[in-house]
Amino acid sequence: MVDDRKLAVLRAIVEDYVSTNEPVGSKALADRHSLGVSPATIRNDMAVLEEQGYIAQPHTSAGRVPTDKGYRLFVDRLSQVKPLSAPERRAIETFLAGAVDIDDVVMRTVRLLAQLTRQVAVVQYPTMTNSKVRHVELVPLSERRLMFVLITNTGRVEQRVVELPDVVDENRVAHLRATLNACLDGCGLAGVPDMVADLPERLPAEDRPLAATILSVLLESLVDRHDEKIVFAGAANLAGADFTVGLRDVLEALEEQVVLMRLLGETSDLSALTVRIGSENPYTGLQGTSIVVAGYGSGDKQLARLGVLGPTRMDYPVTMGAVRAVARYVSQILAAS
Amino acid sequence: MVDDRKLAVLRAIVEDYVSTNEPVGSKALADRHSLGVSPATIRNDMAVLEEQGYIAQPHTSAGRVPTDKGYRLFVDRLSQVKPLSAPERRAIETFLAGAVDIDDVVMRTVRLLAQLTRQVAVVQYPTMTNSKVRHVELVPLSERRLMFVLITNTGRVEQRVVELPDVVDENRVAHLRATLNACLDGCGLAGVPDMVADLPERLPAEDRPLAATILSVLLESLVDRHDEKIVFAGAANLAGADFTVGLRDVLEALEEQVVLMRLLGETSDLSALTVRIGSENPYTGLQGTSIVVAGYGSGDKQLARLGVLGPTRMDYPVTMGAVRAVARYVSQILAAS
DNA sequence: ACTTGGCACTCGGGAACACAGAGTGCCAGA
DNA sequence: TCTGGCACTCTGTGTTCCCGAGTGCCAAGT
Repeated sequence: MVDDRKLAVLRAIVEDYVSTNEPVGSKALADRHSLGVSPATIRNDMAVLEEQGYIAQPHTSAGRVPTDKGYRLFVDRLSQVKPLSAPERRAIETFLAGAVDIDDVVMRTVRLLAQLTRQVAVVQYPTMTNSKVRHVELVPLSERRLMFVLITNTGRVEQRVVELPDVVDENRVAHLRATLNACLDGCGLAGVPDMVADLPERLPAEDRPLAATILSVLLESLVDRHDEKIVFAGAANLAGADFTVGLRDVLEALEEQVVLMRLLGETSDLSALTVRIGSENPYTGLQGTSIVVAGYGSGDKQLARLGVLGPTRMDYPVTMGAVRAVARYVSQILAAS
Repeated sequence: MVDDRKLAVLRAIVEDYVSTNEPVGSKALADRHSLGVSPATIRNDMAVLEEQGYIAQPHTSAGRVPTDKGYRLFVDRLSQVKPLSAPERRAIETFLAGAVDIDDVVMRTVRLLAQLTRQVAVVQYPTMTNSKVRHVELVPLSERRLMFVLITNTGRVEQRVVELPDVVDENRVAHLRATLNACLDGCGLAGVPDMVADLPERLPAEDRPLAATILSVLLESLVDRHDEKIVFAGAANLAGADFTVGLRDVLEALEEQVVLMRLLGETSDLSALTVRIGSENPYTGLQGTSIVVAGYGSGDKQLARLGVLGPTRMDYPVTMGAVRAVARYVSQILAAS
């Protein structure tokens, strides 16, 4: 029952509503788009579309507004991801290329994405679970304290201060460091617990308490950060767009790691763009907002996700294009480093 | 010309306005506070206070509202910092004590402060300039790349990936690492450039290119981070308070490191609380907001600053109490680690 | 079987208006 | 110097009214 013209009408409604932020009526539609039919015909189509739940009117005798279902159809079947312009691509490339470390990469990425889309950008730190141990370092800080540093091949650094049970001398530490590195080098983080399980037994008895202490910290640091850090930027862009739902809720959600986590995390397909629209969203405070998410990572392994969050009334083709492009460039940068 | 009763009136106006967010009139004042005089008398006093610029009326025949100058007088002479309650103190202590590393300390601090004051909290990372080198680590990543890690006594870790001019073997790296550590251990960061200036000359000729490369990265990492990182939390709290100035400007300022830097940085006295009210503020986007800043750091050395930002119409005694308390506890935590 | 023009109907939003209430300034008296 | 009284001046709110955009339906045309 959805013939081509009705779809064209829906597309026109979405496009007009996105650009004007006002309910769009049949006459305006006939004027702005060359649909080749009269307003009356459009009215009939709109009545059908409304009955099917793709559009709605805020009140009787006002124009129509797309529903979440309408946006969904638009995204799935009526729109094409819009590639970025050449200057934009160049700007992204040079901006990201200047990053000095992983923190810098993430920070630049999130800012870039926020500025590009004029919305709120969200970036998840590369997951450690998929990465490998590059080096373990033990740095004595004082007699009874040392710093434990774990460096991964994604450039991530985990650090912990460890309180030691006894005074230990430098040599033992050096020995343990060598043993740890020999044991773990190149090992995937997921495999670390297995690799170190029998380590204390392979050491001389006097080293075991030290080893046990450090290992417990090591293991703890692995699970601790299993819930990954997420940063956002561009909150100022929310101030312009007026939300149906309070913007306080949105800001709260943004500062709640757990919510963000679920937002980014619950996407089945990592290699493609995921769009979640309004009420499709798991979190009640984020009705009225949509998110566009893409996975990124070096090679074909997806390390983490990034995306933007904005009002359901957003320009999906452009936003999706920006997210996809940024995800690709970040992947490149990470692969190169 | 400011006798005691007029000051009492001003204090009452500030307190009432802060709690009700509505211009306060003479009658309401006489009712709510036992000033022992009639509304008419209060009116006279208010006329004087207005003439002197401490209060203003939004429009003719409305109640009075404190001006920035009025808040200033209130903060300087009419209010006392309000200590936190015992439960609050305990909550702070246990919450901060759970931090595992410096990132965690900062994150917990900023969230705590935001929740405590129900406003936007801002925390500057501990300055490296005042801290000392604890350890330098060079970790080979591949044949022509190594990771350079600098650990300070404040628990801060700086990392950079260094591209090497030639293939270098492990031994040279180890030697250079030892030399660097011998040279820099315990050295204040400010003194690092001097200490390493003649280092290449003291090395065998074949090590010099390597050393030069690494040193340039080392020096760069020092100046790079001289503008310190600042984080904030509690943006959602802005949504409640309605600003005279657009909240978009405030959000923008919060995401602009440079602005935050100046906001926290331009305080003369580090050991006491600094309050900057409304127009005293350097940044035009932040008219209508006040900030309360305190320095923190281990021992008597101030490492950095933290504070909260909110509408000029804030509860200064409580806010100041919270900021001061948190600054102290963070200092303790840092001193202990 | 669609499409189209016409037409009556509906509702939201803005303008005009009146009004109550809170607050002020001033003055005369204690 | 303080106080009560009084006239005045605002803002905010509620009411009413009207315009216009937009709709739904119907009958006529292709």
